[in-house]
Amino acid sequence: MVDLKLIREEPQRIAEALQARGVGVSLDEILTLDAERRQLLREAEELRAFRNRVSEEIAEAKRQGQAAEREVARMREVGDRLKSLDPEIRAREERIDALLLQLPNLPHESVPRGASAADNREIRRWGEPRRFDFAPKAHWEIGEALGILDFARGAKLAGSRFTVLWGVGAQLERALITFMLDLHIREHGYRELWTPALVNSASLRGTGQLPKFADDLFQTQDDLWLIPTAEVPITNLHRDEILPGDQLPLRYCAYTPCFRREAGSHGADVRGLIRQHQFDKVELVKFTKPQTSYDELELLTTDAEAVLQRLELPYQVVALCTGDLGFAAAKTFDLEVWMPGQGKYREISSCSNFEAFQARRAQIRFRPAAGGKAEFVHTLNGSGVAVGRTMAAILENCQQGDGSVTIPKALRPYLDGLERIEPPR
RNA sequence: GGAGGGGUGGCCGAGCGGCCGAAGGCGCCGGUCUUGAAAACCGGAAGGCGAAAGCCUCGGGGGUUCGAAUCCCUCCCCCUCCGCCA
Repeated sequence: MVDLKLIREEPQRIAEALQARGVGVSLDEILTLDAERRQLLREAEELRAFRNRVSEEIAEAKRQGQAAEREVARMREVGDRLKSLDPEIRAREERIDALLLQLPNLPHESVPRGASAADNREIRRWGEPRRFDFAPKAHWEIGEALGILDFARGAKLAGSRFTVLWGVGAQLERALITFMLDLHIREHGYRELWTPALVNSASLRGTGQLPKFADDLFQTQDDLWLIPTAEVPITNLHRDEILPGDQLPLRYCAYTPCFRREAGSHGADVRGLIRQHQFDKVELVKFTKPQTSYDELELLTTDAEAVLQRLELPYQVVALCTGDLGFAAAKTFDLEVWMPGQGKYREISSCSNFEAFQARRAQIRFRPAAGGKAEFVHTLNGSGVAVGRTMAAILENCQQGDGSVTIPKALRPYLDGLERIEPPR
């Protein structure tokens, strides 16, 4: 949520920042409602102060056994006036809130300006895409030939964009999850969590998925929603809390399944593991002080990169431009892994600093160690990394001419030393 | 799912409709004492909005009342017993 005070004080600057994201919004309605609300609020508060004072006098009179009929009658009028004022104020508050919840975050000044993904800026590359002496296949062909990916039965059980993993495929999924968790827990200083995969709407509002993106989510008949990412339960852990400043930064890591409706992406990535309704992900989340959040974003990104480096998968890091930025993010680095079957880099992790946007929605604050006023924390998160897409990248990057796939060395301890997945004879 | 009991400050816990933003205890901070610490004693501090006056906050929302932590309705959460269950 964008700070209402900021909109009130610098509407021009905010409007321009939103313009850079390609969001053509007018702040006029918010500003008008805000002025009205503050005017009404003042009147109501003065009436309340008056009532509190006179009620005190009534109490005193009663104590002394005196009547106070005139005061009581007057206060009844004041009460009536307040009763008509309150809905007026509330109506404006609700409307302001609804409008604020629709506004995306303001981009950080370092974010490259641009209209679409074409304007994203490459930051660095790691690893050399392998040269093949045969035409590299797409991972779905490789996986089906190996008998480890079963899209047909996934469709039979649940529909398109669902997959069944068989044998070594299922083991590989499990190995990747454990490998990623171990790396972040043991070497990068994250604390492991296990969370609900169903959350309430307040949690989704806190991180920014609701109210605007309900269509992207699976909802149950019990007012609970399937999480689209572990970002939601982890960030909301500290919703409505004030954290001790000396505990920051907090670094959390969790594996969860993720569920996305993928409404509106019917044509894209219809085959393979890239775009599934259900997928596994290891997620990193940080709560930091405002002063250190951009340093922590750099660290978060390199923590995610470490996964790909250990697995020897070539990738590039890209800074998203203003037009490609997600709704809640102030700045985002995407990690894109090389996919030989498609001959391009594909997103496998997205590392973002949300600054106080989520903290303000979810009321997550910290109290500075020296004491004093509570401030909003900055929240960050990043995939560390998407498991299904990692499996796809391994299949494509490590495929051999004979149809087999070699297992990256870092993963072998998690697969009883298995070095290679062989096609069935 | 059925029956019952609860949600009050960092924690525990008291609270006749008005002097209750809230006793007391624990914990915390400062001080006295001590070589230092502990103990003891003294003192201090709830949160939010606001420049301030002031307003709001006793699980959430609504109602009754001149006035609600206290009465009523409703929702949420927790606990106990029964049923069901991995």
